Amino acid sequence: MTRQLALVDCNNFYVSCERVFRPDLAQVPVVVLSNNDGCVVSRSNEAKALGIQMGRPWFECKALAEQHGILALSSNYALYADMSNRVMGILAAYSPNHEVYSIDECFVDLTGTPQLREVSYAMRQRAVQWTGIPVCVGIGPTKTLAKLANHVAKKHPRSQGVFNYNALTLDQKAQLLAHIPVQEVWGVGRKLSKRLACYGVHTAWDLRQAHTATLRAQFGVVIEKTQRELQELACIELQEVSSDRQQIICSRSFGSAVTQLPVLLDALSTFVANACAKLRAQGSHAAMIQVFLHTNRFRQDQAQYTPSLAVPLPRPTCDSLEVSRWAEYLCTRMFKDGYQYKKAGIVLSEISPQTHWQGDLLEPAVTSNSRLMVALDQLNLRYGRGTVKVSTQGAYTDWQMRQERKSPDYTTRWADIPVV
DNA sequence: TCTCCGATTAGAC
DNA sequence: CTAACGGTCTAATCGGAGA
Repeated sequence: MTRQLALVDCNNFYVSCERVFRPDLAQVPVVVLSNNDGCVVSRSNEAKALGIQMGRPWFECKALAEQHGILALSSNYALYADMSNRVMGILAAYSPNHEVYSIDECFVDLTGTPQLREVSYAMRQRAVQWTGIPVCVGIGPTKTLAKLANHVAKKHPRSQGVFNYNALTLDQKAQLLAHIPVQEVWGVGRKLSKRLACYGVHTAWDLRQAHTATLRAQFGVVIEKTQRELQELACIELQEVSSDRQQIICSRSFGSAVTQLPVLLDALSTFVANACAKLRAQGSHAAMIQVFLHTNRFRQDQAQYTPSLAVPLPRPTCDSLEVSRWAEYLCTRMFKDGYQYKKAGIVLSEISPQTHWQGDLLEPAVTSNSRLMVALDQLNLRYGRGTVKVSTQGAYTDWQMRQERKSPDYTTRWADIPVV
């Protein structure tokens, strides 16, 4: 029996989240910007139609935006994460075998579901009715083909938001694949599609039919898997339990350039607090910490300095205060006067479960003060992030990101609940 | 020549 | 008024160092 694997993908997700609480924006061209109000990361259909490009720096779109009355919003991740959880909860009910693939996508294995068509439409209907978020459903025998089917469902209004690749005849499949540029295939990005074009591979069909050994030799194992997936041989399994992070990064571009060391240290203490909270949330500790600084790479008129320094820790830790001291030390060592710093961050790596650690033959065992961190996490969970701070954490405002048009946290802050 | 490891590349979203 | 270009994560591959 062929597998009926559905990929459910939310339409213009961030914009859709904003519109749930702003029905007046339903027909308005809207975009959502990345952190620091930098680039366009989500567009309504109206904004797409006006030619606003995904990933474009917002200042480059401003003229067009003013001309057409396009509304730009800062991103509100608390809202998007909460709305995502609601949608995922609904989808999970349709199959015990599902994978939350990203904030707005979920694979749902519907193999063996009677009346697949009706169920798919019902799933769509329920998502939009219960959360206000419209979704599309693509079904195929492999993840790659389910993705492709979803692309078709989104693009062709006739599909009514559901498209099943498995229901096609061989001829129809060939026709369909031949009309899809190879760039649209999951796993084929800008660079690969350019190189593939040199070999005459332009469409999904070309990739499916390409000579496998040559493909493997020239482009590697990743694309061979993609080819086999297009040939309906599953190579990418459903990953139902999400595994622990192997690396945790927290970094930000600053709202304006920073020149003073104490301001950098303040930013880094904030990043450490976030990264370590994440680390503890997954029950891990890290044995390596790295700090990096960046001047503004787009300002070629300014002196550039991009230092980065890492230390292996004597023993793994998830203690914010301990990590903070290391971050401070590394930053202080790298800091040089006279540069305009635009970004900084920390990387925690060599991550392992807290239950598992290598003792030191020559040092006595040390028990870290985990009760303090447990208390800190509980207080921040209950009373909000940053209730208990690490070091100066956020005392300086110079570095904090621009967020000129952020919507309220409608679903995650009592004070932000709209009064009707 | 083989193995290991850090750095780089490419991709997703 | 002006300047303004995101953040996290993974897997594969490359290339140098050392055994």
